[in-house]
Amino acid sequence: MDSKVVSLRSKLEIYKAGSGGGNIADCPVRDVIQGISNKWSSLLMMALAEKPYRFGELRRLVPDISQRMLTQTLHDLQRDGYVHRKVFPTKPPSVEYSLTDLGRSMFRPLHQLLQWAELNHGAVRAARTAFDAADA
Amino acid sequence: MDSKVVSLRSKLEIYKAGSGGGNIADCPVRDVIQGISNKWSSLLMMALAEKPYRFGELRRLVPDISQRMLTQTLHDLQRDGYVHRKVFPTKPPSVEYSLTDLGRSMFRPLHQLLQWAELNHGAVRAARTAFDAADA
DNA sequence: CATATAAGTCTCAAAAAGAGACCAGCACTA
DNA sequence: TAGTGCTGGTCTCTTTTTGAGACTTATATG
Repeated sequence: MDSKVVSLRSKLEIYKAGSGGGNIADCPVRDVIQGISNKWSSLLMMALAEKPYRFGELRRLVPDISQRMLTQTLHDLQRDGYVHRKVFPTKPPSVEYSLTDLGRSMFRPLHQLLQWAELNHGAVRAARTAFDAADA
Repeated sequence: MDSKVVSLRSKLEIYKAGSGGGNIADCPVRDVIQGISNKWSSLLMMALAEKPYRFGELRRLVPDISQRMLTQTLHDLQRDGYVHRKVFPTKPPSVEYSLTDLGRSMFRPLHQLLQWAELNHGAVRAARTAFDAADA
């Protein structure tokens, strides 16, 4: 029990700020987490964990993402090494997005969280309803 | 292998839209995930998983969060049932925030993801560097 | 020639986040 | 008794992020 607290504390220190200059970018956990805690990242990771998709397929799969946000989120996921972008020299050229090994590795814990969300959706909604009723 | 694909596909359908009207709020996973994929949520969950904290303590623990965002993130976490807010009638009154059972339950998978982030920070940074070098 | 499809980019409006002043109530101090 | 600091906030303003939707380039099809 105590060891757990200690381990969490040490992680918090790491999370809080870099050991040296206190620069935000130097904090490992925040640096990584902020890249995937966007509105669309986990959704696109989920889609690509199923199978590779083309740009237009993703757009149709997730109708309420704007094209701009789809482009940008895929770009960011690619930059962080989770997604591979492959261009097929067809006419017109098509682009296929797929998870990299790093992406699949990251998706494992992410998937746990998504499963938790699915299982506990009811509890969260109930908490919200209770909270909103309380301040009325 | 195949069964995994099928299970992911079904989850994606759930994630994508509610079964009925296609309303975003009806999608269980997105509804829950969006509540915790904010800039500060995972950081505050991490802090409170260690031990309960008072408002001012959290502010000092996370110096680069604005007071406004601290208030709002704690409020949202409380509304979703992850955090309990207890007011002590001291002078001046102090407020203690702690995780609820639901919050501790959610923190388990979240913690897995945070650990992944800590372990793989180097790989992500390397991917970013490589990506940025490629388009130069 | 008009239209469609691919994967985007560009512009502008709306929403969210951040900075920092301000607030009320009380204790301590000069 | 006025000043200062502590508590946990709110209010306003500015900057950043997100969203909606028109526009692009190149090719194929009717």
